[in-house]
Amino acid sequence: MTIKEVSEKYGLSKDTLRYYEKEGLIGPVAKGKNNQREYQEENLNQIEFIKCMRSINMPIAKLKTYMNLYAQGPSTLDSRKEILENQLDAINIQLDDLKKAKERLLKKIELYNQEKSKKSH
Amino acid sequence: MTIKEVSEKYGLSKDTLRYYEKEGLIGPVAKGKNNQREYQEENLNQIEFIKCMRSINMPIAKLKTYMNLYAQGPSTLDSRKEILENQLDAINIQLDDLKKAKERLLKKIELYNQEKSKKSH
DNA sequence: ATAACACTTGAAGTGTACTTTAAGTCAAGT
DNA sequence: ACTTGACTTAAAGTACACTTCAAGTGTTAT
Repeated sequence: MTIKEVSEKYGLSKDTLRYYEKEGLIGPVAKGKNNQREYQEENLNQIEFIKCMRSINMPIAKLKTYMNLYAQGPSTLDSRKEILENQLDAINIQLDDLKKAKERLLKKIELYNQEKSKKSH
Repeated sequence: MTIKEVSEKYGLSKDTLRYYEKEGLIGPVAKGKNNQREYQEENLNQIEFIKCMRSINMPIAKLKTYMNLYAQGPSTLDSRKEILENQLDAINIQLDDLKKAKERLLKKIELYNQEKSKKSH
């Protein structure tokens, strides 16, 4: 797959894909005849994982650490698991914040609706 | 309440409090004899709301818009409600992303555990 | 009274995550 | 032959949300 195809498939700009590779989040991606990137299955899996983790604001630096460990093979299983578990904690905190904020907004919107119905009567 | 007390109460640095005020997210806060800030009840309510919204990454610019409308009085009720409703949509998207990521991490961690138990047998 | 400390201001600096630019290579279309 | 378009690189630029700095004023403790 070319960078353009990957870009379109995952909704990441070509620049972002090259940036992720340079930072070591993916790749290195194999280059074809014209020195152009040819993304392989494994690259795509990594990209999907990264996209998912970035959607919840896992920092680039942590993903980088994780991917470096991954590249180092099975001896790093424990460290990798630890990173994932930490990330899970972060997710639970975020879920909590979101639920609190949602509650608050729903109440506030309810109040606005009451204000309005008052006016119209 | 002094800026120091507010800072400690809400876990926001004094600089951040002044920054929020400068950006128009709160205040203007009344100044006492020594040109020092004296936070009032309303300021505290605003700070709490802002803290909650910032915890879920509502952008400063949107909060600013919202707070400006608020300061303009009841004629802006509809616009304010719209902002809150948009923010609610954003929250639901984030909740979705988080749940997906959580699922994925739980599965991945499970796999790591399986790898480990394989090794130990 | 003279440090030590808390505050004030505006402006410059920082970290994160991209994004854009500049300068170049390569292949296809007219 | 030549332009158009997609790609390559490294480096500089941008946006956001603070954070730190520099320079100054005022209050409190010894």
